[in-house]
Amino acid sequence: MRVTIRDVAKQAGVSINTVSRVVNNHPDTNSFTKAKVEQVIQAMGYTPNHNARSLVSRQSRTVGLVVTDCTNPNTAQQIRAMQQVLTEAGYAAMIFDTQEDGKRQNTAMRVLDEHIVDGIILHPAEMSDEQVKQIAKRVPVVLINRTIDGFESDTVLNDNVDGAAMATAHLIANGHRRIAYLIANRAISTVRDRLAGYELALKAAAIEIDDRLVVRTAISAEAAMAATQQLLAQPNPPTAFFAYNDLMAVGVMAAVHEAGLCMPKDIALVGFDNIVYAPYLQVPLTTVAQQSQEMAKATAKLLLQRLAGDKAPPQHLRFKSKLIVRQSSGGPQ
Amino acid sequence: MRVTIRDVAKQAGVSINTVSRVVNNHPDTNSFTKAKVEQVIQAMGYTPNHNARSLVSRQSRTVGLVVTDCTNPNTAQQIRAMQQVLTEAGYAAMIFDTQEDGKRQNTAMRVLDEHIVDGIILHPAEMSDEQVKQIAKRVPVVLINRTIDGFESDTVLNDNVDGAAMATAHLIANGHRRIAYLIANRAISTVRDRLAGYELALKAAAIEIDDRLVVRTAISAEAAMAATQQLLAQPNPPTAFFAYNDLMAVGVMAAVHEAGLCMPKDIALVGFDNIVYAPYLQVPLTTVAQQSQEMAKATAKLLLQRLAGDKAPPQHLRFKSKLIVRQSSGGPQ
DNA sequence: CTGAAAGCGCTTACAG
DNA sequence: CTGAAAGCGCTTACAG
Repeated sequence: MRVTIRDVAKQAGVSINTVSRVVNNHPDTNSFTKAKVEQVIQAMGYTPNHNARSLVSRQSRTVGLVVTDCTNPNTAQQIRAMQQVLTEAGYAAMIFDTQEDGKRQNTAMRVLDEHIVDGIILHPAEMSDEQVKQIAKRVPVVLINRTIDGFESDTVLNDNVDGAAMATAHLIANGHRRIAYLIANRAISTVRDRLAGYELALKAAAIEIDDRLVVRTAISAEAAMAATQQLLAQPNPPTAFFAYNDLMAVGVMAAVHEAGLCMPKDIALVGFDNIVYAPYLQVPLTTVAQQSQEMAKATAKLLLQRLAGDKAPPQHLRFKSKLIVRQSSGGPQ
Repeated sequence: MRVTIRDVAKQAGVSINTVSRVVNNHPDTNSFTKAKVEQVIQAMGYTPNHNARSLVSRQSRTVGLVVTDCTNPNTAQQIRAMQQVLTEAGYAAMIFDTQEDGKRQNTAMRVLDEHIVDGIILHPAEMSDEQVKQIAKRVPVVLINRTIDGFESDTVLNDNVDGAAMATAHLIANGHRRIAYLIANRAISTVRDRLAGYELALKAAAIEIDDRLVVRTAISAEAAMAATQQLLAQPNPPTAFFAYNDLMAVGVMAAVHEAGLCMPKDIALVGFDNIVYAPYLQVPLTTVAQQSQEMAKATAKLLLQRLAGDKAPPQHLRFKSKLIVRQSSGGPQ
């Protein structure tokens, strides 16, 4: 059996109230009593039962972390950063990986609600439904990386429009006019934002947008590879590729190589994310870096602020993208 | 305010006992009563308070996941797999990333203990101390990927000795006799096991072990790169490198390239992990694959077995490694 | 500065 | 098949 507050109280010859006060560092406690109680706690190896605590204090000191894909290097970094900030503030993190599946996300949200978490950080799945909004009525939800249509809440985002525009403008500056864009599901706000940036840059250069160059694939190297092969087989193939993220860029690179083409001479490429492996790929990858860790820390802090009672209107934090030029795009001009 | 079991009982005109029975699917409930209660639960949006439940049932239905580095692709995959198995069984997962830091691990274990988790899956940090053993007395702990000296518990491991021996033997078969091994801290059981495999293969080929070729570095591409540069600058440099993991192999590859040497012609290389980027690196990487996901699933299932009351002696599951030959090692012979 | 009492929202025997 | 009562381990007013 676990040692309870009652056991400690009996052993120390005080009431459970006093033990509770010592454990919770209440100011009004006789220092002698306090020392005695602390010594007994040590000796008996007492640790407070969090469930009992939560039940009465109505604070679980637990936060939900719901992400679409923890195997994405950026997401993994964010998980680490968020967990660290939360732990330092005395909160534990419950993790759910939805794999972009709305049903899994619903399960995650329901379980978190049942566990009476104090708040939720959500990296929303492709298809997020009403359920998120329902739960957000009871518990603070901060969105990271993506927004959800028709759901007004705190958000922490990368400036995807700007990032994609920079990448596209860079390819244009390097002489490209037929720039393919490999994207994911448009239901994802990030996809729409980056697409907007891509189109913005093309328009600014007076290049007509060719819808056949914008191809949706799954978020994997294999899918991007297949899509690239199809695009290269066209009569008037693109001379440059922009990939929704670095994982997909890797697939483009493989397809270009397999087609016997040279990168960046024949085909240029820009990715998005700046994963740790980007400089070490077959051709060092030009890509758009996000301030993933800073975003994650800001997200955790924003949630903590809400948990501390901040009732201000929803905040929308936005972090700058940065173009990292390497070989795959043909370098700087 | 949240809807409580009392609210539902009042609304449905039954006692809270009956509501509890319906929620928990007790067999002895009148089907008419059950339907009525279920309808009220639906209408009021009632979800049971997990903390209250845990307090009396003495089961939190929560499990701790403590890992050293969630940004490692293999670990990320394992987290996903474990979370999925646990969620399907009705358990939530609390995550902690220790960054190889024993202090962070202690914090994690303490917090998990306070949260009265039902069990813990631990990927132990370099330096694990007594605290783990203390907590393991109260709650089932399953170790994944590594063991802890002097701590007898359930373990799920890759066959690292065999994997490292295969990799080394492969390099020997390709004609190499001076094979450098870049390792991490020997306090990690995995490091010791792989080192044993490396030495085993050398002995089997009657190659004398040269301690100067075994170099410890941090687990990062940069550190491995620096170590490689030093080794290559020696009078009688190695002709092949074996890296503790793929991230470090990436650093070796970069150093070899920067030195103006050709891989695999001048220098051969084998990594460990088979990360998703391995085939797409500058030189497609020969590496040792672990059955990471299968290990993760087995770990979660083993813990669930313990939570179901299995009191059998500690189990030790071991999964086979597999050598994946690509270009960096010079291909198959 | 400290203790007795109530109660958080449930489940678990125990009656009936 | 259903309800009244006790109690899980705490914290929170309320006295003193």
